[in-house]
Amino acid sequence: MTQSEPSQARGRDRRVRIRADAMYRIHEVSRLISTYFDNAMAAHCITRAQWNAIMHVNQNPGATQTELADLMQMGRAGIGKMLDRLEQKSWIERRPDENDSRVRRVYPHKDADTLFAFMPEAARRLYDDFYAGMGDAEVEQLHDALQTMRRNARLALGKDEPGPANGPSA
Amino acid sequence: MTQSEPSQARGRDRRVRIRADAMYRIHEVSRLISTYFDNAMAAHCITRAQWNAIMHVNQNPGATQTELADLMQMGRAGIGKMLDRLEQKSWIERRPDENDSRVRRVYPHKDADTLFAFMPEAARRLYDDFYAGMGDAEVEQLHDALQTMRRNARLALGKDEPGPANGPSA
DNA sequence: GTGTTTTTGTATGCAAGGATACAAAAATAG
DNA sequence: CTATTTTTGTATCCTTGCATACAAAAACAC
Repeated sequence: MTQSEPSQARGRDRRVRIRADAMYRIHEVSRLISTYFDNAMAAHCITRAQWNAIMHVNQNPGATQTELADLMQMGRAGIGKMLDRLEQKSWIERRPDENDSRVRRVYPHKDADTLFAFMPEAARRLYDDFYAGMGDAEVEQLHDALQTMRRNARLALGKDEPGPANGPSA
Repeated sequence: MTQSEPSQARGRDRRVRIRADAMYRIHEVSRLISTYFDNAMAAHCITRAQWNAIMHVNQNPGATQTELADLMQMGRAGIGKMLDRLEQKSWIERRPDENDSRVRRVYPHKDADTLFAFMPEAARRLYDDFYAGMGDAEVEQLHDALQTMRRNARLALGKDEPGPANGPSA
């Protein structure tokens, strides 16, 4: 039986290896995207993280910082500092809530219009580079897998099942 | 024409949205994995990034820091600081090269054996949480998509086509 | 041989974001 | 109406990692 089990064992090893490897690659590819994006956009002084945040603000105008933190799955402190940077660049503005003086509601600033004039197309070009060689079906499978993992993470971290997790779409 | 194309237009929008959304989710899920991993391993004082680095050292004993940086797709400075932390915790050790006095070759420290006693299984449990609801085929598709994107990134960033990108397998 | 270029690792500064602790304000208990 | 609890945003510190600039050493001129 020296011959009967090794292929199963190899199959088991392979499964473990692929699962661990995919997990690591998410981290690696995420960094590579940021590096590439930040370099390409250096002339416009905008980073991937900042663009993501602006997109979320733009799609949820008037949201509170806590709501944005939940949408982007990050902590309030991190959001606060990010919004500080965006506010300083006049890409967003924070207005106090009328009824609740703790709350600062976040809106896109009109100076960000120049961003929206070129960023969507520029970002799409960068994205296309990363999806080179992948068909629509493969990208959609990737998308679905990541949505599943996001949902698993929210459950594991003890957050209730949220809505359909609307993310930025440009 | 206002009526003849809408389903195509919707299809185009959907395609753009999914591509952008998947790109964002990589970033988001990567953070969620780190957060979850770091919390779960807080008692053992090891982070996801540190575990990844140790795995690479363990699978490439005697590698130079530059070689490790290339394997992990990161800069030499970042690797250097990470190795500083791992060295301080006695998980790796750096030995000078005999022929090239610039080079410091990196080896796993035997004190890391305790890590290897429990980490692979613990990490695998965490990974399983994130893959909940996904079959082997889906994980493998995810893995392949990420490999493609890694390759695309290397090409776009001007690095030559490397070997089969052996990553950590536990 | 000496002079230039490349390579290796480090020091410094920054952005991103998690953990924690906090003050102010709101909600809730009693 | 007061006392406790919860919520919102901020301040502080830490890890991760990129960019840049650097010194030392090697490799390659010639």
